[in-house]
Amino acid sequence: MKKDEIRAFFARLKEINPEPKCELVYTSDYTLLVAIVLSAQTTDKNVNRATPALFAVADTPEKMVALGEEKIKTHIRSIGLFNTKAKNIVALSRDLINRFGGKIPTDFDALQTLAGVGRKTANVFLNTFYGQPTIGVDTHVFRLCNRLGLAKGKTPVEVEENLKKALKNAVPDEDWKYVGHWLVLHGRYYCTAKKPRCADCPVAGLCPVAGKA
DNA sequence: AAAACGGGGGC
DNA sequence: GCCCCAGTTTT
Repeated sequence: MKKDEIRAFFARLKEINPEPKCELVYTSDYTLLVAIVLSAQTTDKNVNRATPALFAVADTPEKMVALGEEKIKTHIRSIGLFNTKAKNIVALSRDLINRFGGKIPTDFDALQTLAGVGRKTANVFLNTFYGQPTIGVDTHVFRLCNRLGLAKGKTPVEVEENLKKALKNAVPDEDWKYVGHWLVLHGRYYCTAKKPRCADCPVAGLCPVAGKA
């Protein structure tokens, strides 16, 4: 896509949804990070069903470690991948206490040293909590960008980097904190993996594969 | 590069 | 019943 097409694309998404918010329930940087870790390979709705009760009991690293892996499992069992996630949350919380004074690091690389936090999670956290100019590339964003020709790449990392280049100077700075959500929501509701809803898609006119994906 | 983790929702 | 879900870690 050309720069003016990219501008038109995001302008249209903005028209539909001016200020999309992170749909995960959180009350602090810590609960946001935990919620994102829990959201791997599941949906926001699934995560939100479990986290309010969990965070009511443990909304800090100290309380989470005190709660313990087994109790955490009883809260998050319905989310899926719960054994791994319970273990990761405890390890992550312990690590925050031991290595970061109980505070969440704001450094991209430091974040990724925490259990259960990979590139995508670190990007989404920094973009959502601090509005930093970065995009977490998940399966929705990856599929959408490749189909649309917005930023092609064989791997999510390639798409992420091509996307940042494509968006530079094409999207106003104040919209950076929304573009990730715009892309994810559009991928989820219109540019779905199977049977994309091209007939209803607000930006089908800009898409090279509209109607034939 | 591929496998493992995993319950819930969509079709 | 089968496939996918705001992925990360281990093999």
